[in-house]
Amino acid sequence: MARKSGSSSEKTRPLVRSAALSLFARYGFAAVSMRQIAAEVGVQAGALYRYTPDKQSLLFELMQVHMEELLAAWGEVDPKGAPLDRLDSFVRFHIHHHMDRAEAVFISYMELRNLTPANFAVIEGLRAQYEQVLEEILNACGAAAGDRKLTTLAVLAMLTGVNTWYREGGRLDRDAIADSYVGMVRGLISAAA
Amino acid sequence: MARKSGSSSEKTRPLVRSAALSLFARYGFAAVSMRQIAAEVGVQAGALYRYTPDKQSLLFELMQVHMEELLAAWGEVDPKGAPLDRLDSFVRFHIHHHMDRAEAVFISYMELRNLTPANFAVIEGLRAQYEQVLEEILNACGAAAGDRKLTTLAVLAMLTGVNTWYREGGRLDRDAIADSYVGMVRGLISAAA
DNA sequence: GTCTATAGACAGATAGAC
DNA sequence: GTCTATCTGTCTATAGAC
Repeated sequence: MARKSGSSSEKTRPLVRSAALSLFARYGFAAVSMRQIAAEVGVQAGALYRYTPDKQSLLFELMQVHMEELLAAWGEVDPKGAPLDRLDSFVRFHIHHHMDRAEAVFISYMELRNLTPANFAVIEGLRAQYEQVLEEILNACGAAAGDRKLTTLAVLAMLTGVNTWYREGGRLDRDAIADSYVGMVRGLISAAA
Repeated sequence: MARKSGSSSEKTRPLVRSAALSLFARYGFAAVSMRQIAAEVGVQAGALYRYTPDKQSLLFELMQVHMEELLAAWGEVDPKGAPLDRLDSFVRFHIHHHMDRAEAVFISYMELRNLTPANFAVIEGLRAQYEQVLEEILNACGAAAGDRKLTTLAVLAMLTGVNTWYREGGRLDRDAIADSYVGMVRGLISAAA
């Protein structure tokens, strides 16, 4: 069963994925052509169809892998202890994980409308699962008598918003940013109306 | 100076703007063709060029008008009183104003990368002005000894995030949502680290 | 597995008739 | 002010050589 280890296929496939990732993030799915992706990989456009049935599948797989990795990564980090500790851990996890995957995060928020309805439903389901993770933590925290769903969405928007301005080497380092957000989230949930 | 009041130009121009607004919001700038816009307006594609020099200008003007209206609208609503009252007013203003202009808000966040560099600079300047409005309010509030810029961005991301899920006729009405956010923002800034 | 070549559709923008 | 017609270029995806 040994596969030929030097086979070009195993080298090209990840190049296609990463070229699509960075080009879609920079210019948008609709504005990027298969020829641009091919040029970034270093092949001709026709060769891409060895690795994806079409452009849509390329987008969908990037988003699906991103969302599944996100859920799996939290599963490994979740301290499963006291609710307020879990909340702090979630905030730090979300910020660091998203900082490390800026392109995939950007695509997953910006390109939802370019998914076919069937593909959209899959991604939306994964997104709902992730929201559910935070909602359950907030329930366990017994946050003030506010609307839990609203609080969940407010916190997630606030945390994900970091990606719109964070750049490596900026004024604040990653840990200092995460610390600040831990504090803000604590204040927010203690007042959630 | 009387202009011919029934002139078709004065009817078509706003139709072009609103057709572009809703189509760009739904499918994205790059995915919408001039022919689609023309069909929505009820003219042929060539006629659009009476109202815009090109597709790029159509996008830019929508975003520019949106940002200038946003700044002007706050200028009219700003109570200019006690800092904490101004903060509450800002939160309510932002949420209601954004709820009423979902398409323009969506475009202004999603299509930044489709602006030419010169146009992008203009929109970014307007956006920075709006951030400055909130930052000054937070300074006046003397929010806890945290990083003010960080707090500003966190609050804005949280407030604008409402647009990703709010739909008219949903479970919570507009005022109830705004009330909740006023409470969450108050908690957040009292803890901002 | 990658190439060249191409099909068939559609893009933005312009010219000139009415 | 809108039309029809068209220029010129691009797109996704496929076929078949190597």
